[in-house]
Amino acid sequence: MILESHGDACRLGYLRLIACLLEDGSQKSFDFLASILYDMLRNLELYEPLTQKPIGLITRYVNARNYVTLAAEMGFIDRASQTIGEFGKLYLCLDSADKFREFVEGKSIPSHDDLIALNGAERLFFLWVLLSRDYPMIQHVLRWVMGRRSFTRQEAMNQIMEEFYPDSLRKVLSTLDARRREQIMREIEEAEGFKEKRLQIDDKMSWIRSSQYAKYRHIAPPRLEWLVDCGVLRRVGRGKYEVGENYLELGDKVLKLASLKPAKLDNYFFDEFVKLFSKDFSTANRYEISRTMIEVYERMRTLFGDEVSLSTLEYLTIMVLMERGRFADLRTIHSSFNSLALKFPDKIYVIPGRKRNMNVAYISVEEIEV
DNA sequence: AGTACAGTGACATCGGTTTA
DNA sequence: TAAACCGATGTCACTGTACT
Repeated sequence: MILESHGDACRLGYLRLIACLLEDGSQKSFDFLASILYDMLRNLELYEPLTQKPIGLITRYVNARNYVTLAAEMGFIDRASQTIGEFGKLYLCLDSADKFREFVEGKSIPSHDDLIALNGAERLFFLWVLLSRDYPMIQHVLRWVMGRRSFTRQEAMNQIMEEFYPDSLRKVLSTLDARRREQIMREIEEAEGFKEKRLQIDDKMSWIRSSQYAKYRHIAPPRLEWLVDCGVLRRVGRGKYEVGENYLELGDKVLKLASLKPAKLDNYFFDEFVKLFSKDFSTANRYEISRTMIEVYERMRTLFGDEVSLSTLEYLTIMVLMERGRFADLRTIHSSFNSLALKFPDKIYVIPGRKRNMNVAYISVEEIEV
């Protein structure tokens, strides 16, 4: 679960830049990263003044820093080594990363819209990241918004902070180290009294000024905005949200998605859930699948070294095909890999990985002619 | 069709903790 | 043990909305 969030850090798109900034494998302190990020963005206004500003833009060094923290929480940065994190690497395997890579290398300047908006594949990618990294908070939120369909920010804040927050904290307690656990236990105790405390304050103004409300604002609203970026929610006027039409249609499937434990998530997401979006794409043929898979493998190999997980390779292949307007389901992709492996048994194969249930794919890219 | 004000978004700071 | 860092709130000006 994402324990550290900030009211400012609600545009997921910026994380893409952070991934690109760390692509060379360098180690960068959070402050240093924030400075680079801020410097890159501060001059953009000169090229393209914005008329309508979305919330959460980086305008100061301090909120650039808040985004770096978010990147760490989202697995785009590995805290311990201060280098690129797992999800950052995964993002860099997508075609969509090119635009931001070029920006980082000084070869092009993106528009503000490019920096903020996510394309179709990225929306799914980030939804997956969210579900993986923010369990079980975002699952709670997702189920609730699907049930409500339309709601105000206030309702959501109270619901999230007074029901989901303490419950989620309790669920993640066992995954924390001793020091952190102590801290969170106190937090749970406090959170259980949130509702009562809020109701005790009858004057609205002093509620808004209370430190409890300050806390609400840093924890709940960003999650709603993340869902806006992923296309699940839409903002309708000040402080109001609605579930987007296509997510309304998906109803039960979204509820199912939001009910899964992390261990079950990946398979359902890529096997069943992404399929629901396939109608916007043309079907990929075998050749396209194989070419794409090998291409993705090469990218992964650069970032992950020898340990290229087969299932991750397959997931990313789906994503990259989608970026190219094509679709293939997990089963088809898996069988494509298998038939390649049969055709080139000494150049493509699978070995057991170090982690349990992980298979490592090996493809001798130079020698393969598909 | 004003107007008050709750609610919002941008922006800032503080106090504890780690590091050199 | 001072500096750097970092996480956790704190705060203030404005503005959309719900009232007259």
